[in-house]
Amino acid sequence: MKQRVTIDDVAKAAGVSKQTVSRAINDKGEIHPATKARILELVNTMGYRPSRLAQALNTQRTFMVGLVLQDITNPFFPEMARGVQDTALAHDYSALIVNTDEKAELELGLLNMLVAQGVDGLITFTHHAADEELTKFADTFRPMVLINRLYEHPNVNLLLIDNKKGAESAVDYLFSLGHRQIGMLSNAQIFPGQVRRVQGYKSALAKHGLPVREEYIEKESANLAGGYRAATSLLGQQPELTALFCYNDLMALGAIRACRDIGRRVPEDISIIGFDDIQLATMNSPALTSISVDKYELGRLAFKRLLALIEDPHRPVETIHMGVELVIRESTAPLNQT
Amino acid sequence: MKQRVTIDDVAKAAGVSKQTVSRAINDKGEIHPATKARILELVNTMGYRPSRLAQALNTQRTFMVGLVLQDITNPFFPEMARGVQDTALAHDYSALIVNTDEKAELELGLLNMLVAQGVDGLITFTHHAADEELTKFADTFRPMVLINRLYEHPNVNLLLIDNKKGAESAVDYLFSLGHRQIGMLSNAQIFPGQVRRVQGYKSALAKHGLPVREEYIEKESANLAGGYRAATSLLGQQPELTALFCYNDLMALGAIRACRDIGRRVPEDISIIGFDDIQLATMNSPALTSISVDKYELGRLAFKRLLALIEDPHRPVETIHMGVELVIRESTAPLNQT
DNA sequence: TTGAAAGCGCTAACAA
DNA sequence: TTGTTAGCGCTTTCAA
Repeated sequence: MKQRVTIDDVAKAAGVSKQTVSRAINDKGEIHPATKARILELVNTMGYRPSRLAQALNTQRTFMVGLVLQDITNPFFPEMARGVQDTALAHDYSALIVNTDEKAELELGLLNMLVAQGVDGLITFTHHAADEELTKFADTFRPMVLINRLYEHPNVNLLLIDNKKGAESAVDYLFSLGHRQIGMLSNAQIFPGQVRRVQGYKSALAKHGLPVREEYIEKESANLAGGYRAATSLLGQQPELTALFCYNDLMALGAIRACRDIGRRVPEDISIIGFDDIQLATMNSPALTSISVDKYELGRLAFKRLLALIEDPHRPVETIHMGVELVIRESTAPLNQT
Repeated sequence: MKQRVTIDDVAKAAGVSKQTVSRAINDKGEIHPATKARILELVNTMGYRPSRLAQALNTQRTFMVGLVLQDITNPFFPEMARGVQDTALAHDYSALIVNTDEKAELELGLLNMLVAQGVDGLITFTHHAADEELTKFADTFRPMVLINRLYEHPNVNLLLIDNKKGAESAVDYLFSLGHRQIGMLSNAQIFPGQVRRVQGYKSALAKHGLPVREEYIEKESANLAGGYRAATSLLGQQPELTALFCYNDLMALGAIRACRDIGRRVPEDISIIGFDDIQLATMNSPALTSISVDKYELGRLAFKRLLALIEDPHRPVETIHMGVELVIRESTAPLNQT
């Protein structure tokens, strides 16, 4: 069985005090170069690794950040998580990833668990906890980056995806293709008024002088199966629709499959557009037209921002916006005039 | 700014020693029910949460396990990670997920980082570190569950997917459909002799009296783009192939897309079969025939096994096998006799 | 340039 | 049933 080698072991072996060893490994304080070299040598041969636990207990820094995600199963999140992780690792941090499974009850518990675990900061991408609960939490925990959620708190840094703009450009594009009956598959898990992708959809319709009809919006879980169900049901009730804007790519992919099963060709009979631009959308047949979000960059930015906040607790929070971009592929086509 | 409430604060407030508080929160040792109730009450109102850090330093238990994955971007891994996490959470553990990006150099470093972080155990699903390095590591760190890799060490518990059997049943099925020219898209990142999915492919061919031809095996990265490239290249050189068995679903999906782009219809002109049965494979057009692995269960089992090892350090390691199952969908069809 | 003492927040062992 | 004393492995004083 392994017996951890501690700083004392190294100190004894080097014939110095553990304080000196500490100085050597942390590059801190005055220390004779020769002594330092000798100690570093020993550290290597003995395979000594300082216990982060013990360090953390002193410094109150664990070099861990928490990453709270709503659904690690949606490829959007792993891509973003890599952005966080890679950046974190490059700064000698590690990330504790947890999944809320879109359950509000879990969210606060998980947050508190991460705090108990001693994380130095938190990145969250969820929208289930109520604002008041979040506030109660944020009041006692400072460095926190909230992604893709409108919320205000002096301790919470915002990182917002341009959802509304993205939704608008999706609808604009469909409109330019000649589509006039445009439906939307939305996310049932979010409080309706808060979905900026729906707001963008509505405002774009209005801008083009098209009526905004609630019966054109179908709400479901924002995943493959949800998209499948939503499309089946919506197209069953509103067969006149010639285009569908979907809350995310997973829903769009599910919708495309549903169309195939009910005999509607994509894009000949109906155009479908997603949001997120996950990798898989590229390889689908037809390849998915989508609103692209740079997920890796999103993760990178979130960590960078969090790190700044951790390193300087007095730095004020700010709101960062992340642009999006329409990527045209095969699932959209000009309106078929027949 | 928040000032952590410590056990001393609670003890003072309750007018007892911190030891008593410790007893109350940990349900350990004799304690008067009334005292306990009073303390617990205080714990609640004061919002006290024991520092896992401090606890860990004493007990040498962090209640964290490390989960080392090769590519969090492949949907296989998030699904499995959820199995690990959910189970871990249910046992009051949390999981530190890290991604090796299939880089051998990173793997050992990450492993050591997790150890420094104080994880109680390790679950790894990678195959890049050399056996000797792994051994050197395993010699000093005990509770470890290795998934899907053949390796022997008294400290390492194995959890093996029935790759060979799965590959065989894939080829058997293609054979039963009448296919005789069956190619394979394999994983270039693994040392060739070690790929049991290839071994199964070969042995099944041999069983049916078909020749095993190395030029029918194309090696590439085991992802969408790799599958796309591999299929394009293989079918370009060996146009007589009527079926493709792929290392995983991602490659299969890429291959299907490649077929579409070179004008080969799936499954009319060519049958394609994957491995893993990721969710997305269901919604693809055509839906993918695949060898199904219960990923969530795999994660659950891995954690359960690790926990047993953590709780009883003297428990001997064992090798667990995980079955697979052929799931027939739309990407395979009887050989087209023309 | 180095070392000794104290303490981070908690639990284990023993004593009362 | 409760409190006291140590100590986990490190860093932070402060003194030498």
